Amino acid sequence: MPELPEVETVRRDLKKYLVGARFQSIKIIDFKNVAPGATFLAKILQGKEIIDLRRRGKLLILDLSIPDKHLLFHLKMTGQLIYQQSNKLLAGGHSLSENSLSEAVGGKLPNKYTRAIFIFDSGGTLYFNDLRKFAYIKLVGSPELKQILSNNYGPEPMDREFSLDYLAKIFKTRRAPIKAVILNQKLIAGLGNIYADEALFAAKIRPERAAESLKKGEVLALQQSIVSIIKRAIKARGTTFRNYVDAQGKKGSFVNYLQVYQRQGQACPVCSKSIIKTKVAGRGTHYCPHCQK
DNA sequence: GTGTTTGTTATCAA
DNA sequence: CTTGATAACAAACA
Repeated sequence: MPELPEVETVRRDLKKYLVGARFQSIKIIDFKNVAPGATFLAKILQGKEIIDLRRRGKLLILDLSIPDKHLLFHLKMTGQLIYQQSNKLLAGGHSLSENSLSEAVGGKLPNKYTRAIFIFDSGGTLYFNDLRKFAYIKLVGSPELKQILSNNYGPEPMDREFSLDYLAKIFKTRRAPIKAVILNQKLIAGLGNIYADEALFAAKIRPERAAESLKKGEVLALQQSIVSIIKRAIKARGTTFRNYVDAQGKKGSFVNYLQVYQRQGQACPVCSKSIIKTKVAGRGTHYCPHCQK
């Protein structure tokens, strides 16, 4: 599941290949979540240049050489953005073998889940794959982008704003489970199910606890846990549990560091008691009943 | 056929 | 207005 660390990994990868690239042709295949429509989008992008790639929460933002226009990509649950040079050589001079790509994405590109293909004047190709068809592509103007960002996204875990005081403030008045609160993108941008469970484990807090019930020390522990887990996950290039791959079609390695997510029935890495799985905020939720209070 | 997977939004209730 | 709970969406898999 692409959460903040996964989208950030893809952004950093694509930035190396796509800044300065010019759209040559765009093919939209079996993809309904395209605004303002496949034909119009293809027409408007042709010949335009990518100026920069940004990220907000789990949203990837491409700034274009069209004044005040931006192309948004949301991967939702199973979206992948995979870039290939035509000569199969990556920027660093390392070749991406057919084997490593096959292993990561289950075959050559495009595949049956390829929903859109962007071909650049450099000869590079960007494949947008999405098994579940939840992902979207949206072309927006600057005012609309500004509104989307301010209405739907709270502080990023790496922001100065993401402080003990801020968390204490948003937790104090909320009776919802702490897990639901930290998953709310309007309050904290970028956490999803995996990192929410991992952060609560690191902070020794049970996911179903009412947010308002957290003590000051627990709020601090959670703030620090979120920041450190997000940083470590970015270093590991994200978590590939099922579907996620980076822009080279390769897996992220943070799956090796997961302490509780999808480890129900296994021993807690701290106390060796069994990890349990429940449902909180409508989501599969994993925790150690001994370590987390 | 059933339940499960999750990011986001719609809908409804309070 | 806010908050919170729940379903819905999509496709695949065990």
